[in-house]
Amino acid sequence: MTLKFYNSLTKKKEVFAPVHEDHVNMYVCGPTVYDHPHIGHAKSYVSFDVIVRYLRYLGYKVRYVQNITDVGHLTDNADTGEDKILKRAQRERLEPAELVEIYTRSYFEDMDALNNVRPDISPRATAHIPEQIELVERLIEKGYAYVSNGSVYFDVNKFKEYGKLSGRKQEELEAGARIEINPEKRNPSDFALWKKAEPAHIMRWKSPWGEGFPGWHLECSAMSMKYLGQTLDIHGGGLENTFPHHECEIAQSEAANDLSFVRYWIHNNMVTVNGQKMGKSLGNFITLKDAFKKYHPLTIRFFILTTHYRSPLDFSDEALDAANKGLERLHNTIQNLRERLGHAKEGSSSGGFYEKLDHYKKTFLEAMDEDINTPGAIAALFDLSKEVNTLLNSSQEISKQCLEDIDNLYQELGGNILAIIPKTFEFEKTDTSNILTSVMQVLIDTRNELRKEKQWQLSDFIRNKLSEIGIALDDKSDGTTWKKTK
RNA sequence: GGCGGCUUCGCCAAGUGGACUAAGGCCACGGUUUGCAAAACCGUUAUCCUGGGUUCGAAUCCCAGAGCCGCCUCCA
Repeated sequence: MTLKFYNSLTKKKEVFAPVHEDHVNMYVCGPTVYDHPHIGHAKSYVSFDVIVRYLRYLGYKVRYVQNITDVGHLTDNADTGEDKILKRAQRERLEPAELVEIYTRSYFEDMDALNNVRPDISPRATAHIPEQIELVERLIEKGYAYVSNGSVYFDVNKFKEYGKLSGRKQEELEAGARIEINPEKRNPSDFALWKKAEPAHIMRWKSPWGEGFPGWHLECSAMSMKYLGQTLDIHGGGLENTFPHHECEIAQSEAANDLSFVRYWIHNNMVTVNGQKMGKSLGNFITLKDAFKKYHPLTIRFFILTTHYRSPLDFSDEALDAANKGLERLHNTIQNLRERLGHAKEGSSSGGFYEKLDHYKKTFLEAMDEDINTPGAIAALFDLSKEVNTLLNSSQEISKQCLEDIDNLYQELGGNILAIIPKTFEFEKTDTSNILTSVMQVLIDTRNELRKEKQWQLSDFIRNKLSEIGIALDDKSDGTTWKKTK
């Protein structure tokens, strides 16, 4: 089995082979923390989370770096806009650093809820100003950048391969004519490495070219170099950042190091809302905090993973409801499995089932190997569940060992890799000494007495009332169980 | 205007030359199970936007057309 990734640079699926055999250096563009994260962030970071998890599952030692942009990201790409952080801070009457803190925490809070593993390093741009200045100096020395009126620009004409990622040609960019003419630049598509700070601009640092602040593209080059070296195994990010952001990163990094910057470029696709593009200007942004009020974070995670990371994802209530039911189906099987495990007997295991486990595991891993085909992997889990349900419903005796092995497989695939199966469900957390548990037992016993006497009206009344407060009863041949549904 | 992508069952979504008589989920219908439910199981539902072409063989490759979308402003 071989892991393959679609590489946006070569536009081909390629066998994955990192620079160092067992290690993977991975960089993913992080958020600009000027607002709460939205469902677009969720798709992006869940996708990369699964990639990290899968690489680790395969035995790679992954160093996962994801920056926090807290300076330099302007409101437009013509190097003439306002700094997003600064603009928002002024609006909210906060120190920029205060604003950054609020939204950085908000970001991690939501990512944690989605079950994303934290990056190993979350470097902030403002904490790496010296590294960025140093990189700019190197680019000037090597003739790739020039100083102009206190700002420094990258000279795109000097870097022959500019455009190799996005497929854009220099001349075409100029023909586009959407770039404002900036007299400081030699060429309209030159981009800012360092910007001179106007007097009112309070986010400013001393530099050899006067007081200013770094350009947005620069931080990723400087910080990835510092923590991951000059050639990264994987660089991830949103499709919309291919140009200009990633293109500029390549130019800066390769010009500075004379080395290939990234082996595998991985871009994830975007989220639409009810078929329409989600955009600040369209006012249809859905923050994760709002989405979580309606849907469990795991439902959103599962929903994201039912579509391939390179495909667009349309967010709608109908789609989320469908995903919710699908995930519930998967969870039901595992809940039943664990319940059974609670009172299973030791004994010789049902050997025949192991072949099936192997089969679905293989199918799952093969799907993951093909450029992280999570929909295919999930399909394998559903197929497995069908078999497990059949086994559980059969009158066949199942050994404790066998049940444990099935549970372990779910944990391995659905838990560790996809992270859509919780380690413990609500019902498992219920303390048996808990008063609720005792009361429930009384209710269940009473109801079963009524059922024996065929007092259906009363026993249904109990079941309906419990259902209303979020407790579901389940009458099985060997007794009645209950679980919370809310 | 430049660059790129998409069009597969009612809906969502895998599959990118031969095991496809097209995975999986949701919905619907029929059945099994159940006191009735719930859960679960079984079954039913597509020839892959249109038209050409390449090939022994195409959803998968090529050409033309139709429709939709993204990036080049904001935005992961």
